[in-house]
Amino acid sequence: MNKALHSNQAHFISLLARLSRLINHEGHAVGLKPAQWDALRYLAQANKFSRSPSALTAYLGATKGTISQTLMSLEKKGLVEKTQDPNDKRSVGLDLTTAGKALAKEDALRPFANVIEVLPVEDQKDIEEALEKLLRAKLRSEGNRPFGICKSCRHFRKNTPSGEPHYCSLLNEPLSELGSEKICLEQEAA
Amino acid sequence: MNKALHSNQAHFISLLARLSRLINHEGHAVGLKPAQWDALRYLAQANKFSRSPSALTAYLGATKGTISQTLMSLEKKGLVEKTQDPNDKRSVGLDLTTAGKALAKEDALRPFANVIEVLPVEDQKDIEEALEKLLRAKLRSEGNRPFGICKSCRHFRKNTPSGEPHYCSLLNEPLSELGSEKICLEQEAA
DNA sequence: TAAAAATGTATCGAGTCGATACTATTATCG
DNA sequence: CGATAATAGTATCGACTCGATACATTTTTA
Repeated sequence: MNKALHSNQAHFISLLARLSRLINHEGHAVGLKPAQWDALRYLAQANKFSRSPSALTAYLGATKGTISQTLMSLEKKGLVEKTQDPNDKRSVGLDLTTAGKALAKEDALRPFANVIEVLPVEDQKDIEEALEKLLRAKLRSEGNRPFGICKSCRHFRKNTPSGEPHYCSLLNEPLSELGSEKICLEQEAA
Repeated sequence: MNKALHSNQAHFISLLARLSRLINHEGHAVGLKPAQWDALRYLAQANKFSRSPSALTAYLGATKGTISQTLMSLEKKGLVEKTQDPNDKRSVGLDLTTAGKALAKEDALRPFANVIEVLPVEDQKDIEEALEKLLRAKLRSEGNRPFGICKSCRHFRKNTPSGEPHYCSLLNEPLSELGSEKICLEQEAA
């Protein structure tokens, strides 16, 4: 039943598709491709535990093979460095180089974000909340990890006497003030 | 000045990018690629004057070459038919075949749209309005045509005695009731 | 300890996409 | 009127995406 699109849905789909296209199009700037920007952006925001090919794969919802290729091209451009994990010889750690960090700051999507800033502040808030709601609803419907910020995780322990100010009770690792602001693969709402 | 991203902007960009990625990902369903779905969707909604490669090029913001290829593959799949314009031998008209129309009804983005429907009706409205605002702001900032619906155009003349119920004063063409609901390249707000 | 699971890489084929060059046809304007 | 410019499309190149499949190495688990 209800096989046909009712008109509200058609309009909504149009909006989604056009918006996505505009965003994607913007991502072709400055010598990188949209998927490469996605990876760069993630690596700039993710904490140490989450900077691996497999975490990136989960975050971007792609396949391992695709991510492997994207990372290879970023490495060839001198934006990303790989390091072997000494504990697990299968695993690879990812870090942005200085050039990579610099480029991440000049995000290709900034022109798009700038468009918002000329709108009334109230609209800005509305739009941001709406996007957030939509994103979370979709992630939830697919059973995906939210990839939230460390600080807001149920495994986050504040002000521990472990050398570093905070602590992760899942990975049993100390956390710096800065690290606790980053995106984590393991994040679960508190 | 303000070369660095302030944190609100970074969060906003993250949202945009992730959302776009999810939408794009959804578009890989059922044997078509996202760009092919974009073309199919447009052709299903555009009026006769706007079903040409060049109009599609403007709508999707791509280059002529890319669109030409996308259309070739849709033609090869039996979803689109081309017809020579008798008045202008350079121009090509595009029509969905029966199969094309059927496929357009099963839009790849429906699962995404369905996610909305479980949200409170109020949220649905908020999200739709927010998306619309964002889209229009971006189109405006790039000086793009809005590609709105015929009926809401300043060239739309209602209830004319021209055989068909309505009329376009720009193209000097009669319009059917159904045609006046479609997307038009030439649309300008009334 | 053998089988299963996890982490990555390699490769294929279809497609995207910007760029450039090219062919026809139609408009413009001197 | 006729040269030149603008329009509408196609053809081709190179880098990249992306799903799929196959494969090689480690861990894990049973």
